[in-house]
Amino acid sequence: MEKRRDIYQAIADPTRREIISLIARQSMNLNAIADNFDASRPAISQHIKVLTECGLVMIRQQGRERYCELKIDKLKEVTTWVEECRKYWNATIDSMENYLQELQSKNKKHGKR
Amino acid sequence: MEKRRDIYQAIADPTRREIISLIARQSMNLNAIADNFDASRPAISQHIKVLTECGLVMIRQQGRERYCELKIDKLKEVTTWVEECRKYWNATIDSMENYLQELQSKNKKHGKR
DNA sequence: TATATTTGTAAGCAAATACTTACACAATGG
DNA sequence: CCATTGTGTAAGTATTTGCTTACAAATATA
Repeated sequence: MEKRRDIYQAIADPTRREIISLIARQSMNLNAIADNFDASRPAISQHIKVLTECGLVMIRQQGRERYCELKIDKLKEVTTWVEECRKYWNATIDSMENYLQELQSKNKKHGKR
Repeated sequence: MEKRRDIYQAIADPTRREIISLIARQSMNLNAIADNFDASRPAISQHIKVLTECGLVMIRQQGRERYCELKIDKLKEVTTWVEECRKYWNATIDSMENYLQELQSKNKKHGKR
């Protein structure tokens, strides 16, 4: 569980998505979260670590408990990317025009390697 | 490169996100896509396979070329999930109320394992 | 103070991922 | 028909991932 730490990789795991859904409703401490899953407590702890490291979750220590708060705005990064794609997509006015562009590109060469 | 095939795992890889961005602008055949990356042609082919298998890309055969078309609506699944999370989040009226709910939950027990 | 609770983290491991090179094969074009 | 082009796929490999068990440490409580 090393290296890459971005939001996309964070939400790729179904367990982590469930954790996000859970703490979206209400901040919870680690054991309370782990109670909702079959995986061991350390496994959940590691998932929380991933979420924390990419800024999706913030820990608020309270005595010996650590409450996990979802930083919902971090998810905006994802929707922004999707909207960006959709914007480009819409720029190709309709599929017929799109088709014509392809015919044009067929006449171009691409040499690689 | 096996097993899990969902949209979240598909967009977790940065190269695949770039591919999606590319073909959002215009459908391209595989070699044209591969020209945009340092990775080998088979590597890109495998990425395309992942994208196809989760419904993000549709292949349109044209002679010996295979045009990759982005199925943009498939990305809606992601934004829907994010919006769902945000909805729950908004349900917790403000952070003070959220804080009080946590204090309550502290008094509940959870026993696991 | 002794004990229980809440959590982090290391070590070990099986599976998944992402690449590469090599080879196969169908469609095109001379 | 033969060489070229566009692409799929297998085999091999180094990393990354996700999980488990075991142990450490800090806070709370009887």
